[in-house]
Amino acid sequence: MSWSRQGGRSGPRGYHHGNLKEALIRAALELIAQKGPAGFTFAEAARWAGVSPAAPYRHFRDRDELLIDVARRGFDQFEAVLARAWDDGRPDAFAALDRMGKAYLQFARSEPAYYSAMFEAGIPPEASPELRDGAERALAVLRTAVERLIATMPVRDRPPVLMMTLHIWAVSHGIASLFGRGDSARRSLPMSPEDLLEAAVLIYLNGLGFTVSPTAGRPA
Amino acid sequence: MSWSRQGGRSGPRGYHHGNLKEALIRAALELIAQKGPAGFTFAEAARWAGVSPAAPYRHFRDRDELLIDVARRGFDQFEAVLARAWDDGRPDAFAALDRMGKAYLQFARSEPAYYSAMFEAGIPPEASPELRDGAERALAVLRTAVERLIATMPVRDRPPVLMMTLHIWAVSHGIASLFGRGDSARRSLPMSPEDLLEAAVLIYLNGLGFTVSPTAGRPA
DNA sequence: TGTACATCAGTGAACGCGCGTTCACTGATGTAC
DNA sequence: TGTACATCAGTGAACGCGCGTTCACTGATGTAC
Repeated sequence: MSWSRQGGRSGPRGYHHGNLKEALIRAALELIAQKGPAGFTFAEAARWAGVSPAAPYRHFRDRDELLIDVARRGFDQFEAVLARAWDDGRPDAFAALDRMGKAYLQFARSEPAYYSAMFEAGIPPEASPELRDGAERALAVLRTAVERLIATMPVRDRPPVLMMTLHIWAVSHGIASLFGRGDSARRSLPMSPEDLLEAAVLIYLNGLGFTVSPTAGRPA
Repeated sequence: MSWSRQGGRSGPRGYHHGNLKEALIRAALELIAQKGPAGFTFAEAARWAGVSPAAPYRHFRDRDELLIDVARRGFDQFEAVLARAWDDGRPDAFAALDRMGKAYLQFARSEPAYYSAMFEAGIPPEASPELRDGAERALAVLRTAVERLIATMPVRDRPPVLMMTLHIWAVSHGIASLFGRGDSARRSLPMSPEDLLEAAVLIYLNGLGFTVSPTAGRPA
């Protein structure tokens, strides 16, 4: 299938595409998913969108600018997905954090192209302010959750928020990268990535002195 | 600088390179370190080695075969580095595991090209039996360490070896990927990747019920 | 020790290909009056 | 409501480039006798 001339219902069909910018983004996502962030070219994205190779230059300065835009959109969606899973900590912070972990892995699996662009394409966060902001906002969702968890502890036992945030992020990213997607998922594991992450976080929280309520799920 | 015709002391200098295979590997490492696994081409590796573009075909069927060989060598070195850090668990398993964590991060940092080829180039482990074996052997070093740690626990409290191995691997890889190298290391962190990893592992071990001896270092 | 010869590891020219990028252009759209 | 015109968003042809790969070749090396 091709995304050409699909600028919404009854979009214009003639000389003008009508929604080329979006179509190029979609093409890039498809190509990145197939061949990785490096295996996508401006020319091929144009072909996918059913447009001449010069057309993309009306919307992006170059290939990099398109990639950065993909990564930025990825962080936006990532933030939304995490925030939805967190659901303001309902019914309790432990259950909500657990849900967020699953959402993290699910995002990496179902949106490999976004995930690649965000974390594996080698785009520095300084590439654009919007990109940096997007990444910050996504991380902030996790940090908020961690703050809420920490708030349940006696003051003198509380770990540093940022350290704990980075720990949870790192183990989530590690599991997603190593076991969560495509080929790597083929590794024979004793448990699903979701269970692996859940167990890791429970053990980690236990190690910090949290008493995890039973609604947070059971470690495998 | 160029690696051409450096086949050891007083290598042959004329028509034959003498050590082209090694020179191509070195060129690939240099190029991968500079531009990522995708930004390395057969032709450029040949140029680096001071040789015609057709020459590499005497040693590798194609670009992929070279990349796979780089990844395989990477796992071999990785195994050696981890095993050396582990040092058969001396003076005790906790201190040795801690050392291994630092060695893990150090490897990712000092050998970014190997690390990329091993984990980020998208080479499936089935690409070659040697590659698969190399990866297995590297992981086995970590598993052995974990087994030794677990053996210090009362039988009824012991966690599954493989689960614990994968947890430690995942958090190490997560920290290395997100914070350990090049650009990503620029993120402003409250602590070094080494300290971050050490703290994570200590908290995790604590969560499993380990009583960590003071020689294993202090969490930050 | 010398010679003939097989094998090995390179050369260098050539090819087709797809990419990135530019250019003058043109069809479509929207707006002022 | 109609018309003139500016602007926008495409076209398509062209370019130079580097890559991957093949090919007949040749210089260097090693070995049998």
